Amino acid sequence: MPNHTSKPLVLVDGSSYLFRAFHALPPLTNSHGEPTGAMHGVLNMLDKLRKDYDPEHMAVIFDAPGKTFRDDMFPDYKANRPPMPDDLRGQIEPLLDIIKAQGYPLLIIPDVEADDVIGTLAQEYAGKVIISTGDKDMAQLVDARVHLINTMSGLYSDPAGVVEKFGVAPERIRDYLTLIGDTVDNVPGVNKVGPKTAVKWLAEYGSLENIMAHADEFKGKVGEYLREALAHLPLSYELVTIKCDVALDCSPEALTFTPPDVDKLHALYERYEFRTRLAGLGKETPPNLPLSGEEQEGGASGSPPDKGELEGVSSAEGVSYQTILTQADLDTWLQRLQAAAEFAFDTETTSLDYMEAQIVGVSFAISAGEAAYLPLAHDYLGAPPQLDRDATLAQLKPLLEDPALRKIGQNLKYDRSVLLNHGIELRGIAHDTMLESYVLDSTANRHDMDTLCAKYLNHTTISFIDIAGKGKNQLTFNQIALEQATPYAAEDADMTLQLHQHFWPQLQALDAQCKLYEEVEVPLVSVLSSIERNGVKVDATMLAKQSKELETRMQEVVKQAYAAADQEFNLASPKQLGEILYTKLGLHAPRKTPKGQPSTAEDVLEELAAQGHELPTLILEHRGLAKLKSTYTDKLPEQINPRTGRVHTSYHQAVASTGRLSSSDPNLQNIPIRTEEGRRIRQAFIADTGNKLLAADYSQIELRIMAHLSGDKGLLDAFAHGLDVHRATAAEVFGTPLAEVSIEQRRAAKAINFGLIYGMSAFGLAKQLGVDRRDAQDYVNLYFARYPGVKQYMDDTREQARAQGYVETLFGRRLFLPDIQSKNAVTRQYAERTAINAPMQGTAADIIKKAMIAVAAWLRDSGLQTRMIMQVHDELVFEVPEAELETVRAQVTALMTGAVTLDVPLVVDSGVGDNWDEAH
DNA sequence: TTGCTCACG
DNA sequence: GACGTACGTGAGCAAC
Repeated sequence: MPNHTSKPLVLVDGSSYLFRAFHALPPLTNSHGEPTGAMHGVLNMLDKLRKDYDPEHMAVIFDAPGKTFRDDMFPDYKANRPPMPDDLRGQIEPLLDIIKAQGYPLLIIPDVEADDVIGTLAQEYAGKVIISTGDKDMAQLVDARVHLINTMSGLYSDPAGVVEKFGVAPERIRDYLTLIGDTVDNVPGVNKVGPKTAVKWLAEYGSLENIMAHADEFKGKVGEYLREALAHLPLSYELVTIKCDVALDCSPEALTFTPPDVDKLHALYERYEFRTRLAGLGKETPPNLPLSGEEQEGGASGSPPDKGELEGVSSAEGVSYQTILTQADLDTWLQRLQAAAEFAFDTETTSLDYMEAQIVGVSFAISAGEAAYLPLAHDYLGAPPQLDRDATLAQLKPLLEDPALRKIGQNLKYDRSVLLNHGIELRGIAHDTMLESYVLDSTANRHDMDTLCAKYLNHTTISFIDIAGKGKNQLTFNQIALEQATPYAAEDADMTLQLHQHFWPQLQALDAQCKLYEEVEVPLVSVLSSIERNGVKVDATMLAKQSKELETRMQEVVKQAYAAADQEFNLASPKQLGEILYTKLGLHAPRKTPKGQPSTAEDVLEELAAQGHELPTLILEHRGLAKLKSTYTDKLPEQINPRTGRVHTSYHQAVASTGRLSSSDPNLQNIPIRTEEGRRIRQAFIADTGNKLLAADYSQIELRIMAHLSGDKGLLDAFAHGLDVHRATAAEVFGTPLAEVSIEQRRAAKAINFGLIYGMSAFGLAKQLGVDRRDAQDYVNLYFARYPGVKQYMDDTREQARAQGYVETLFGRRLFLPDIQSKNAVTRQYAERTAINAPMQGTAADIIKKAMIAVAAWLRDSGLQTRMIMQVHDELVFEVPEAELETVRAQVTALMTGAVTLDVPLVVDSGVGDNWDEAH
């Protein structure tokens, strides 16, 4: 029978939505604790479909319990499926009852999966069909007449949409699904073949059939896996094929709505406390129905929620966490915060990206165990009305900007940035628990709140994953139900306060560390935050051009390498390379990796290259090019913030055990400089119009610190006289007049100087210099004879580390070395080298941190437009308006050299240019 | 997720 | 006599 209306047939994959709604939505319950979240999800979705399409024919299809024909075909089918959670199982019956009572045609056909019922109905119907599903397998049903809508994501798929989403046409979806398999349903595909490979193969060979016919042409491991899979692929193909010819005793045209059973719906809605739906039935809402934190469809205005259910959420341990939903409650808290000597707070936001994050809520704590969460932008379906975000933040602004009101936080650098996104400049940063922990023990692996609570308060915090899930479906905080958000957020503020109460007395008992914390780490928070927000201008066009050039050169190298190896292989795989070099070509492996594989490390390949082998040379070139391309020229442009047009790194203040900063996303502390082609990347770091980049770096700072700490007369003299220290060292060690030091002697002396900073061995020096180990030992002995103070310092430091279990920087930053007592010689020696290196590396870090604070303060007070934009361990980079160049260059140099007074002069070199390369 | 490799100071 | 051997980071990739 031809379809005589223009309205489509709407088929709903109920089972697919049930699971997705269950996992995606917060676990809502009614007041009896019965879960209702999945029911809400499915019902809201049905409402939306009916509203969007106003169909005449519609059906909701669920899987029938029990086996289907697929289980007969393949006993392991869906064997990996976890059992249905009880919280979901309990929602099915009432959900089906409600759907039926609402008048939807409901189909549950035994022995057949919902997919097959939908496929058959779609096939039988003559007109347009809309299938509402979240299941990717359904894409195989799409054609000009049959389209998909994912009502949860809003994604609509016609044939072009399928191609866009999967990379293959609808008629190839079954081939595609067969190749990748389905771990959840336990349908075997081809090992190691995922969406990318499947699309690639299908593009190349056209069909699964053709791929199988040419299975012997596929190279490498995946080729083997393909051949292994040949036997089971036909079965997998059957399993992923949706049947479109199952016997049904109803025709699609018979699928029409029946009038709703109002009485039954009323009873069900009441039972599960669906308030808005009850209201929609036109009957009176019972007065005492508690709020279940659920539905509130757009437009349908519910009565304002009772706040009773949300407030004073408290547990048995005397913990009281309040949700602030009214102006009256907010006023009370504002007064308490204003009156408090200091308070802890934490922001909840939409994103981890500090440049883009928007505030969702703020939590406060004034005394241990008592905290409040102020939600401002939770916008999930059914979220209760909250105080207006902008108006409320305007009320908080005076408090947060008051330098006299002392704030305590965990990683306040982030909160400062988030507040700035709303025009609030956080002042009065008194304590940061992450930094307290770091200063007390920089060797702890992590200083995040969850770790600190477990370690010091013996308390397991609610993890974000527990309330938001993980992976690509992770919820953002605005989607979290207040019932869960309040305990989580309030706990953050509470725990921050309690951690501070734990750390602060310990810190106060340690004069040097306390000073370091208060005068360096805490003031640095705002400085780093400003640098991050300033960002760096990067020329994306220039990098894109470099990417292309690198690609071209890499392809040439790859071709030559295939020729040299007489076969094709993955140049980036150490394993394949090892096989070719050492097995196929029979080269002798100079050494092995710690795990016993023949090494393909750079120095090894260089050695082989030096022996005249072609392939290692090509590999080295390829590695260098690939690194530059993938890490820098390809990635950096992607990390430009579209709003600011600049890249904004993150500096981590509590990661490096020595006291250094680290940088990530992107890491701006490892931009190439050592090779010509690498330096071109620095040319893409540019100054804004009318500005120049100023780069100022400390010269030889770690060696100067070594001279200062050791007090060695000879070394101090060399620096005092402004000598080239490597040359001076060479003159001493080799007994040559300064003017006659050869290039080779200077190079050796430089290696010794660096080796000293790293706590070297004669072996390491020999390797570095490419000389005999005994010669290297002679150099070391000579050095120590000429610089006895250095020798003494090294011995004292090792001894001090053994006696105290830690070493210190000049400013008292401690680094613990428990391994210094180890019975294992390797472990112990490692700790000894760290003991030598950490005071020098750490003191240098302390010094540049002090300089950064001084420079930032000067820039702020001077009213200049210059911005500090990068720190690279011994270098600071500024973006300077041309008119300010002279002033800034002079003052930055003065502040950096004068950051501390040592027994040696500090020297700062600086350069200016249109880009970072030029500024060096 | 881990190990290797390689970019920086 | 053997062993492993220069400090500190972060990122991309292959392989599990």
